[in-house]
Amino acid sequence: MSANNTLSNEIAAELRREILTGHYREGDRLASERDLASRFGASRGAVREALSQLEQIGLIDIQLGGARVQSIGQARIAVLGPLMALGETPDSALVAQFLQTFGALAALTLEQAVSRADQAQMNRLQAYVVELEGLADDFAAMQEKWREFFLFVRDISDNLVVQLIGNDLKAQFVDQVVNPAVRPVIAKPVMRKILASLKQGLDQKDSEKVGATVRLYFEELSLATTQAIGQMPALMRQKAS
Amino acid sequence: MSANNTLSNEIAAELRREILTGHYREGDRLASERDLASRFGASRGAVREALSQLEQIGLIDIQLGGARVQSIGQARIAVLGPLMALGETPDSALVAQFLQTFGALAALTLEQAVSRADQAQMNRLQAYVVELEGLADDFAAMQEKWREFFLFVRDISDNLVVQLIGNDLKAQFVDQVVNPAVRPVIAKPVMRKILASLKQGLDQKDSEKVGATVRLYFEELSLATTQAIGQMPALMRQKAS
DNA sequence: CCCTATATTTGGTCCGACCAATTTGGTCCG
DNA sequence: CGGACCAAATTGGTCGGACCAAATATAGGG
Repeated sequence: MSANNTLSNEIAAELRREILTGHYREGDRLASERDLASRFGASRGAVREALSQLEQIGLIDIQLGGARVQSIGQARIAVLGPLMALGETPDSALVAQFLQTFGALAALTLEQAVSRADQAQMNRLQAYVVELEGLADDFAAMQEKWREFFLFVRDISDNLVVQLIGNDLKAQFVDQVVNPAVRPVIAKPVMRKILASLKQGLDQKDSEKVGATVRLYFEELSLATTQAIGQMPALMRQKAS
Repeated sequence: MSANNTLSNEIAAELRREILTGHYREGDRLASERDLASRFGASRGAVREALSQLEQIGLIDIQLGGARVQSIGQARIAVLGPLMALGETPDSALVAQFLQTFGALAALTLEQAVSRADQAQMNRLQAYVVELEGLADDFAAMQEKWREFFLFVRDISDNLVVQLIGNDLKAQFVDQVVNPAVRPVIAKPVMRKILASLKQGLDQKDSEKVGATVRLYFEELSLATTQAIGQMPALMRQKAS
């Protein structure tokens, strides 16, 4: 299913799946490396590399006596992708949390970007908003434009911490959960209001205002996405018939 | 230096250090596993496990022709700890970004917590603020109380995404950069104002207000910490004499 | 100088082995 | 019966050598 070409990755994916679907309880000992090797028909080396992956994402704790399964709540971000990829339909609650989190970080970077941007950069930011206003009809184009906008914001803000978290989230969300079918729709008046507020905030170099606006945007996006996911099964059923 | 007991971890730490300190340029090929093995006097297996770690944190990209060094900007959160642990003095800019980011996420969770808290939980939240107000003199006790507060907030908000990011950040920040010498000081009037605003926001169940207050708190904390770090070298010099 | 065929290198995997630390199981004693 | 103690089996960490397929480097021919 979810596997890179290498065997150790496949083993890691399978064990990860088992853990995430509750085949083990917290604190349970995993089978020994030798047992796992024989179970998967693999060498101990391959199993060890797989277990090393699971340890790094905080799903297991490898010690001398054996590897123990840890609580998902103590894991690292890297489990989110596999976690969301479990079912055929993405967990809407998780996706909503994801977008809200992304929004909080995007708002932070924009605030910092506005605080430290020079005039040319401010002009470019404002130009982006104008471009966005012209794309209200084209969902895909607007999505792409937002992406460009936030990449530019990221460069201005120069916040490595948020950038790295963004890398992680992107790896979990964008790259793993490919759901081209989900097309969140934000009502045009709402979007218009958001963009107007954003433009106004930029004009005034009001970092607090642009931050609040971005948080609002992602809040709306989260709601719209949740709704879109809720309608997905119907579409898929229709498609299957 | 920075090493767990196992050999592969030591190798990983050393290679990580070399990459983070700029011994390679982006796209450079790392030495082959066999060469690295002979260089470190280790087996290929140990080297492979080390490289696997570096690949998972996004510092290198292992492919059939060889492993290539990637830009730090494309790495994962897990590089932050080692990155900050490079020098003896924490990079104040990075620490500031760290705290601001943490603040943005804490604000988000508190907003969500306030939105979904029942009466008993609201009471408990308000009780925390009262306790905090009584600890204005004791830095360590207040720190600990804040921690408790946000753990409680996290439980109420039930936001797995933020929780996992928090785990990651904690592993990078708290566990790696142990700096008991840094004691950020927030002026009492400011702190009093923050707590008052927080209490008021909770009374009104105003999620936006409590969020803004938390962001403000971490902004102040970030400033205070930056200042505290700036004064650290002097203290260390004094201590060394 | 470009293109192709060949030789070398490289990562992925396997096997068997050893070590030190832990876990386990049983035994003995109070 | 319960707890402390000891020996055997288990377990993770490491090593060395080996093989394969794919990718790279090299030499050769047009």
